[in-house]
Amino acid sequence: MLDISNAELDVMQVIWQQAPCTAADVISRLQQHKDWHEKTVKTLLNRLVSKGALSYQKQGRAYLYSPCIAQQDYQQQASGNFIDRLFAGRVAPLVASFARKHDVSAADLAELKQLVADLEQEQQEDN
Amino acid sequence: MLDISNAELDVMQVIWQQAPCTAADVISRLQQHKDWHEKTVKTLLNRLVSKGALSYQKQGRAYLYSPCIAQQDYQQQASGNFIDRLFAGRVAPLVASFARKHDVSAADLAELKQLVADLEQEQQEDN
DNA sequence: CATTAAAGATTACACATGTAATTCAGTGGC
DNA sequence: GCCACTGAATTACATGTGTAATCTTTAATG
Repeated sequence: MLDISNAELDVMQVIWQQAPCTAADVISRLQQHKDWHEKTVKTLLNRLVSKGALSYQKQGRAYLYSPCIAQQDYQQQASGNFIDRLFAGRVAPLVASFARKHDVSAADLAELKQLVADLEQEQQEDN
Repeated sequence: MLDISNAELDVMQVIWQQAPCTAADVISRLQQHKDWHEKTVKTLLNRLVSKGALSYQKQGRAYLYSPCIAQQDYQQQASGNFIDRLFAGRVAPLVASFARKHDVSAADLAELKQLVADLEQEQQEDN
């Protein structure tokens, strides 16, 4: 199972945001919020390629990187693992725990409500 | 911020389940689901004490370990971090992502629905 | 065409983590 | 009182991770 570290995840995020892109591209977009040396980002790009999280295509002197895994797929995998480990596979306690400490925005709440409704619908159909 | 690794978390789980308890206790309860050497568990206990996740009290020759952080508190912290990193701090997309791949049990769904209702209630009171 | 600058590849190094083995110290049994 | 056993403390060692620096190659420039 693809395991992406924290620092690596920051790199993946900008690539997911817009791909394909060059290393220079990633570096400049990352510098908006992180304070990383150019070499650091290159190392992370290399590691992500080794891990099979990124692929690239030569474009002249530089490389064009693309994700090998979709953001949604990774989010799904990671959420599953997280919820299994910390909440015995149940999602409701996670939401409860999160809400106890953090504010849930109105938009978030509305979306959640809709989701619950949809899931109920599905469940009825299954019967 | 208290950072507990995966292996360490398994140890914390059994201690949260029932504390205080001795190392022998933890070892035997862990052997139900993990295949770890006794020495491994002791190492993890030591690291958790160093990190300030566990404290102990001498009881004769052995130690009685207790958590320094409540399971709920840790869950809250970890959930917050996770959701911030993977879902930009929004909980609904996490639930959506999770539900797309895993089954949400009826109980879980009901709990979720209740939660949403409660949160809506709170939000109205805030106005 | 020789030189420099820039891209990627390789190497570095300290700390974390998984997984133990070895050492030390105290307690109970003979 | 000495020895063995058991629990804790220390040490071990490979791999992962954060954070770069150095080396190598190649393309552009004078």
